[in-house]
Amino acid sequence: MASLSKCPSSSSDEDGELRRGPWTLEEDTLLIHYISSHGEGRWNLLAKHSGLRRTGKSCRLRWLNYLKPDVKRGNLTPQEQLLILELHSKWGNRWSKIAQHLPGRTDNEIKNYWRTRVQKQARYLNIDSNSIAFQQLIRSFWMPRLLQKIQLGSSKDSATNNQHFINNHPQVCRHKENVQTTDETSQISVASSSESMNSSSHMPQVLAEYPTSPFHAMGTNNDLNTFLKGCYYTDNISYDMEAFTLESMAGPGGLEGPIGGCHLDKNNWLNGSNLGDHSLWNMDESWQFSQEQ
DNA sequence: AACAGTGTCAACCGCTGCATT
DNA sequence: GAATGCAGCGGTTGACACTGT
Repeated sequence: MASLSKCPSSSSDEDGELRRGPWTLEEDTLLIHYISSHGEGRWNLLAKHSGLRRTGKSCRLRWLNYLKPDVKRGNLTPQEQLLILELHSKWGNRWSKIAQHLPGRTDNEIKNYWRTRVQKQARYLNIDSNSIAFQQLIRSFWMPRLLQKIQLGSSKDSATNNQHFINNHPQVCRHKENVQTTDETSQISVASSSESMNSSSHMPQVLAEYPTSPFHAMGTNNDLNTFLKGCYYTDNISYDMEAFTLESMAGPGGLEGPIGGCHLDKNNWLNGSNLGDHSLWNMDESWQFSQEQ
């Protein structure tokens, strides 16, 4: 809801100038009532006649991003995150287009998610978030991880949400379906915590769809497991996205190609700027990495 | 408890494309 | 075809919340 404590433009209340900054409860109410009786659209007209001292733009934004009844609040589900990653790889920063495929989610929200979660990882890995290398990382590591989360979630829940998602996004959920089937030839293990590190999940379709995936160059399952253990870190409640380390990928049996061209400052692999600030490594992984040096 | 650093997200800004005149 | 106004989009900012020291 709108913050009532802050009112940066209160001085303009008296002089009739346009208000800016956070919306008040009164403004929200006014906007909702106006739209409920006049409908959406014609925002400049709305701004003039509603009594709000806001621009039409501001009214539109407030309605679409916050007040509209079907706007979903709360964290993005793994399904939604997966879809965002999938669609962004297709369309790039076409946030509104992506948002059209996530009912209840706004372009602003998706954009914020991308910038705060995804780009953060790209920055940490010193990769351009729009680069092919980073897209490859997303497809090879992050998306399988989300698929696993979806799988785990569906086994816990009644799976109604997942079924809804599958019905609406069959192209993405081809991955999920295959995750749930066994394919011995392309089994991989993806783990996020020390506990789940030992559990297997399968996503052959992901591999099939992404023939350039580094998994294809990985060889045996044992290699994969070792590799993946080095790439995942202890799950963090705050971030659904995965962190992966280029060093571990570029190590023995690791990534070749464009990703290998990216690098972190190896001299800083254990200093605060790379580790403490981001908490991407747990002790075991740090140790493992140190052994590889 | 206080402070600093970091993350999140609502809101603003500038630009573009489209419709209308 | 040019001018104008509007809606919408994507990038950016800033305030607040949260976390660590």
